[in-house]
Amino acid sequence: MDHKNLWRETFESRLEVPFSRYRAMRRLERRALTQRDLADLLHVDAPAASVIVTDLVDRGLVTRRPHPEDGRAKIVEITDSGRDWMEEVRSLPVAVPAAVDVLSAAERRDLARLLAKMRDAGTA
Amino acid sequence: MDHKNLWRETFESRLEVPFSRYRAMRRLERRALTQRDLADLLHVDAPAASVIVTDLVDRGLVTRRPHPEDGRAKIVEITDSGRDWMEEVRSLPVAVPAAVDVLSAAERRDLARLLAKMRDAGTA
DNA sequence: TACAACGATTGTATGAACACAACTATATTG
DNA sequence: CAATATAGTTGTGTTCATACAATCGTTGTA
Repeated sequence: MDHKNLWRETFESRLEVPFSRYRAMRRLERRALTQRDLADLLHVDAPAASVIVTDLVDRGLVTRRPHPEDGRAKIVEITDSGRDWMEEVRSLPVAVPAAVDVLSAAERRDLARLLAKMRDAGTA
Repeated sequence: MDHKNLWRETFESRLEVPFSRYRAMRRLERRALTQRDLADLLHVDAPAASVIVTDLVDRGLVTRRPHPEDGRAKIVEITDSGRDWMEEVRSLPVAVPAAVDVLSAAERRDLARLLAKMRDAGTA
């Protein structure tokens, strides 16, 4: 956010991939989606989703194929490379925000637990 | 996040002020700074800081005056309007991320406490 | 079957956040 | 004092995230 948060910053500078692509990948690793559904989940319009998907296809992270029942729609699905890439992204060491220093070890554990719980439940 | 995170989004759409301006204001409400110091704190270069400060001056949120001892430097200080604006910004209702729903009431309280502790200690 | 709605694509435009270069004016220092 | 470093300004350019318009082909419907 810009600014950009630490994670996003780590991300773009280290992976050379715009953050919007990662947002899309997070959705796609859960399940294959039409571009329309992807657009809705990302809260962007269809053109934006189209651009993102084209980019991800070019990077080999997803495939785009016709929808078997609806000739207008395309199905976007993550590839093995895409899953590997997500692994890699997740393994990036991220700087811990300095603010965490004010917490005790126990508090830090609590915080980690709460955040993990939200993350794991997350549709987000 | 960006997307933009919820806070930032609320921010730019509701306040009509770029997020970078708010980042600068957060520093300036603590103490008056030279533009050089502001630039360093924000991790941007001098030109960027100059543009931000000019904008904040135009909005009446800060003043820029010559440094009494260093003829090159300018001191940027928050105005009363600036403080009022920060109040207003802070009073904006921000949508709670859906992920919080998975926490119990007690966990939510814990989370709030930990976050508040970090915020209040924060240089950030 | 005509026509409206919908999915996707391409093109255009805007705003934000930067970085860098070039320049002015002032400080500092050998 | 001359050379160099520093603070700030202005201008230019880039990248990313968006939105909107126009268009094409497919679907669903009156």
